[in-house]
Amino acid sequence: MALAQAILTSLLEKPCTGAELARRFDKSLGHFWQATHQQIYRELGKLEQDGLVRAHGLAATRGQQRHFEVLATGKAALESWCAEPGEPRPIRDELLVRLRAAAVLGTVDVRVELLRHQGMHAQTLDRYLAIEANDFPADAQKTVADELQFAVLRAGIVYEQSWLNWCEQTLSHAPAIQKPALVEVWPPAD
Amino acid sequence: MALAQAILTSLLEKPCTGAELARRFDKSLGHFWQATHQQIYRELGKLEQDGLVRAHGLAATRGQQRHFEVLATGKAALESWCAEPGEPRPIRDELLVRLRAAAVLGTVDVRVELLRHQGMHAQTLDRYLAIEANDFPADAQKTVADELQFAVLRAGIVYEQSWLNWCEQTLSHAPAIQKPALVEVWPPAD
DNA sequence: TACGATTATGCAACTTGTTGCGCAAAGGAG
DNA sequence: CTCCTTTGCGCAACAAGTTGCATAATCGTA
Repeated sequence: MALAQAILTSLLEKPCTGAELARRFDKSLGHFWQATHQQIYRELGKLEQDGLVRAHGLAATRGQQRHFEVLATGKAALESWCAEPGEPRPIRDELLVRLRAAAVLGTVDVRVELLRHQGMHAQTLDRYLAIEANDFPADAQKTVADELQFAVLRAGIVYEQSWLNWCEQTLSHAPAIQKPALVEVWPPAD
Repeated sequence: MALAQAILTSLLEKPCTGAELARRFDKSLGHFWQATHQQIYRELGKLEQDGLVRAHGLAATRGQQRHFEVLATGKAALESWCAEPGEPRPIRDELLVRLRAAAVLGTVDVRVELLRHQGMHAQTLDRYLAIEANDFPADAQKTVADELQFAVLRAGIVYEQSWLNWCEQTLSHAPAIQKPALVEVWPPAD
């Protein structure tokens, strides 16, 4: 639901084509809101229909670049959405379902997967920390806009840190979780 | 994608009807994996078609209770899925899009929304902590299964704590974020 | 010029999750 | 018994996200 607003925000910063948007999403915005190019093109189509953005090169043929720009109505819509209340997303990580299943089954070693996740979260955290060091040095003066963008980055940082923390803690607290030497005999459930 | 596995897990613990499953999801499993009753019924249908679960009272008429039970193939499928590697979910919170938009717009006060989220995360954290105090007292002996279930709960706890932390930090670091006294004149974007 | 790779755009089909509604059985109140 | 509410089950439609493929321009190169 926030894809349209993310696109509007990005287009407000700088009007561009759909492909350029997709590329920008892969970089900055994509850290916390991913979108494929198909999603973006579809959403751009809706936004255009709703009169929130305008295509500059309005070629209806394929393969032709279409340059998009936010209209005043689009900016107003973004402003009004921005002030709306919203619900925070609960955790919804497959890994937790796997742990729950492993608890019931009792025959699966989850430590390998925990180590994998630990590594992935560490890698993502490093990426975020590199961005922080690069774009938000501690001694720099920050405008209000900088402060807000930094807050978004910090959300990513604390998110990854907390997962990392949890992985370590879980690995150390649960060293006994392992597959038994012999797999149990096929259980006749029916 | 993990809904089928979550259902299998819950059914393995105790066979039951779809409605009972939905109720259980609202309690334990629902803390980290939500599902409406429609999702659950649809998924149960697929699982039955695939021969992973069996309906006890196989009444095809509406309004009739159908009691579900995991078959051996279902347990095997769950075991094999459980050992598969998976990707961690990146953050994807609308609030971050709002902050990003606010940074670009410069006319929206985000502190109210930050306070709201702070309150909601605090509330969820309290729920989790109550469960911890109730089900996982520090001095109790834990089996491997207990340890795993506790790990799942701790994931929820650190998740909420990190958001809470971030809210506080953001609110204190960015006290200057506010709507200007006068809204700027309508900008002619076209 | 012709050919192939790249870039930009888009369609179609599918999965997952959400919302709103409808229908049937069960059980209590009048 | 009849009416009404609750409970269990399910359909239909939609929104959001993913995957695979198709088509048109563009550009370098043989």
